[in-house]
Amino acid sequence: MNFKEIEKKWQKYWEEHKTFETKNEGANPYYILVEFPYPSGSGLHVGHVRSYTANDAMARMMRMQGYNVLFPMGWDAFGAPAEQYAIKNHIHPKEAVKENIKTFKGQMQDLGYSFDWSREFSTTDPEYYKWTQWQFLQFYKHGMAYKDTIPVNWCPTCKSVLSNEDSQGGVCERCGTAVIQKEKSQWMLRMSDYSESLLEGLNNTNFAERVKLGQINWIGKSTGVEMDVEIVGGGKFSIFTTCIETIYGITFFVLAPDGKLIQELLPRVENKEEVLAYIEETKKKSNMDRTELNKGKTGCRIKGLEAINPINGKHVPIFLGDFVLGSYGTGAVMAVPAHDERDYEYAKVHHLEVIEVIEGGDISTHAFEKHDYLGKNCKLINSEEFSGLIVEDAKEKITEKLEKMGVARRVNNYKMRDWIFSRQRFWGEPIPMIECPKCGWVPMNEEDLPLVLPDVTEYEPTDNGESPLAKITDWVNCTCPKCGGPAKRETDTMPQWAGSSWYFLRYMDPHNTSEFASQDAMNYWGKVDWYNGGMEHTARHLLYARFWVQFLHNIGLVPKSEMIWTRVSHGMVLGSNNEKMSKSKGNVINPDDIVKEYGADTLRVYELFMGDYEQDAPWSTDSLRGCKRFIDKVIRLKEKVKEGSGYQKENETLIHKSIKKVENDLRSMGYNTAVSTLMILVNKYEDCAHITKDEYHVLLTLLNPIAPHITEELNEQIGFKPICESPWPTYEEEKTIEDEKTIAVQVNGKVRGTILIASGESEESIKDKALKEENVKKFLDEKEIVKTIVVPNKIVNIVVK
RNA sequence: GCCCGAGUGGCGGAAUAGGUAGACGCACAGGACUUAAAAUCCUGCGGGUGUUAAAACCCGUGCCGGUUCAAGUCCGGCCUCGGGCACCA
Repeated sequence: MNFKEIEKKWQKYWEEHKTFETKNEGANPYYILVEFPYPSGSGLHVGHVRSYTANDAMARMMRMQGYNVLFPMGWDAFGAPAEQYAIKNHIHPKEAVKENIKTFKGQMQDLGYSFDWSREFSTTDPEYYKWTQWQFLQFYKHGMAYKDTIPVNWCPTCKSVLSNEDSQGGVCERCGTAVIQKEKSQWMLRMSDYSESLLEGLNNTNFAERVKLGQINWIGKSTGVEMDVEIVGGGKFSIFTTCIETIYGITFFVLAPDGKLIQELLPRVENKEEVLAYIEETKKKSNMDRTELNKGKTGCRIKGLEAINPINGKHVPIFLGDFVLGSYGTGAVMAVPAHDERDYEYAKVHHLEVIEVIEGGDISTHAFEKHDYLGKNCKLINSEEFSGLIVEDAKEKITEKLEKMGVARRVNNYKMRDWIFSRQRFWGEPIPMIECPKCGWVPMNEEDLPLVLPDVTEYEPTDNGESPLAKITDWVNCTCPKCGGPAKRETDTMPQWAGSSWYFLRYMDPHNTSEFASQDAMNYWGKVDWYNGGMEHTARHLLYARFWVQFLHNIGLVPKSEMIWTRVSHGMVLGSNNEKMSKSKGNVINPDDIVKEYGADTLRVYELFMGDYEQDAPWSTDSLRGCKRFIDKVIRLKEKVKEGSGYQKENETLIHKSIKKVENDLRSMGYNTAVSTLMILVNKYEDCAHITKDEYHVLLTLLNPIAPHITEELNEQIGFKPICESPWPTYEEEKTIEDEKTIAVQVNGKVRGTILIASGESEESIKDKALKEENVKKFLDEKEIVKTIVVPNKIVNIVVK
């Protein structure tokens, strides 16, 4: 049997019959989304094959079950690799992207995925990014987009802005030069305004618990107190703390060297040189370097300035320390070295006073043990009228007092910051903003969108880190939409996250030219019912997408505030050496080679069978061959098919059980056990003298979502209409139950024998049988039976003394 | 340092709600078929004691405790590996 011909035959059939094209109408809409890939130059990865096959199997089954399934695919094609390739080869990135998409799509089609290709698009299509730009304008018009000056990683040698990834260890990945922090004006999205709403929105989702946790940790809500601190001789600053009860233990304050506060105070600083030197030093460090533990507590005293502890008027010194970040909280902290490890370390280095205010909670006397005095009823000491209170009460009472004094308020603080939305790159959506010398920043007119990328051949960034677009003067120069005078375009582009933040909405209505998606389409599909992607995207991508949707919902453009219902993630396919696949390790498996040698169906079966879908699994070509043998067995079973309908008595229970199991497994990511269930069924059929057409047909139907080509072919050969046009088989619950079952009999928890029981047999009768079992009797001899536990259909346990 | 995930045979893994641990597959070994090989089929396959062969028994799900008639599964405390991170005050 030539699998290549069979695959082509059925792929052609599906295409010609538009089998998988979906309309926005009908009952039971169900939207299955699998993350669209970045079409890299190296083609489809076997990891893609795993998740696409899994979701394809679910989609195929659910169509047969009568759902109107939306199962789309597209391309997330903006990004750095295409740009690098363009710089090197002086061709427009869109050309390379076109080629890569062609390769990817061809590979997907060879694997027989039931994507609705009529809805395909790429984020790089002007018809698509027109709407990404349009949505950016909505952000701008609603005050959600603004410009701010932000430090970026900058390589002085390459004269280029670097990502955190490319500047690990504080050096440029390409040339090894020390990376510095350079101030740059960037477009920002006010994502922090949505902190609480993104947190609460999780209640309207069905995300896996670990996914929700990822979102919660990223948003990073903490509840505490913001307190004003006066400076001796005038002026003040604010700090944020979650441990206000330790206020009497403050022995110093620390300001962020990269914050605005120290700049304001600079004129009053006595040791300006030292302070400025430290600020400069900090600029050389990335946040990562600053935040790595045990890097040493660097910093210096800010001479000439002292702060006043508002609770007792005590004067305490102020320091500069890079462990305090200008971008989090107020950029200043109160330091209580007795009860905070980091403060303690800093105090030790700079020889500062330590005051214990929680009884038994002093870090310095406990050799750096992790200290958690909360909830342990520890009492306060050295805290004036609050001494003797337990921590919980003291927190409340001290907050009340400070509130009355008018120097503090209860606030929630969030780790999540605003979204830096500018990239100094060519290959991204141009930001549709114009800077006019008279009018300032002016949004483009919506009817002028899309603002397309120019056709040029040079993509190197400029010497001062501007986007390559900045060099293309006839693109940059334009007229101001407001006053009509000469003006210049924004030359930064959007991050890759932008296009992927709303693509799932576009699939609902991909060809709409008057809006990004119609309300009708969005209302029809409702939410993405099932969203599957890699674990690496469950924090940021998902958060950006939710933010984008919530914003569009708030301005009335999207019907629901959450448009994704379930989010699940899958494990990677590792090399056979259990390491991540990479060219340098030489452990890469190319799916094309496997399809060529073993066929698409075999690869599909193996990718689902290889292991727990949610965990990583190593590649094994031996195991793949086992799946090939399984397919061959299914083919050989056809010789056993005899005339006759219905299920034979000996197979009936197993068939009903198998339908139930496969159905459940394909809905709950039990792909590997779905395959093993079918293997068991095939083994059973092999033991039969012959099988009926119906028995063969039901096996082929159950296997079809996983191995669609060969099953359609065999099904046609025995005279049934195509599986893709047939209903999913049904099972009867009562027929899944075996008439007889072997259960274990334990004595004192150890299995001593087994007995055969009928379904629904009485407890008395089961107990009787158990006590009569020969081997069990041996263990009951001369013992007193304390009690007998009978769990119907499961086990008998006899407890003896 | 913090957060998340995972540790089960030679290997990938299974065990729905605490109930016969190792389904299914791979690898391996022995056998059948064959001139031979491949393919296919049959048998065995966690470790140990034991037996002519069985039977039977003991140990066993990273480690140490606990709960329970019963623990891979629940609880407490560790260890190791993988992934993520923004010292989050």
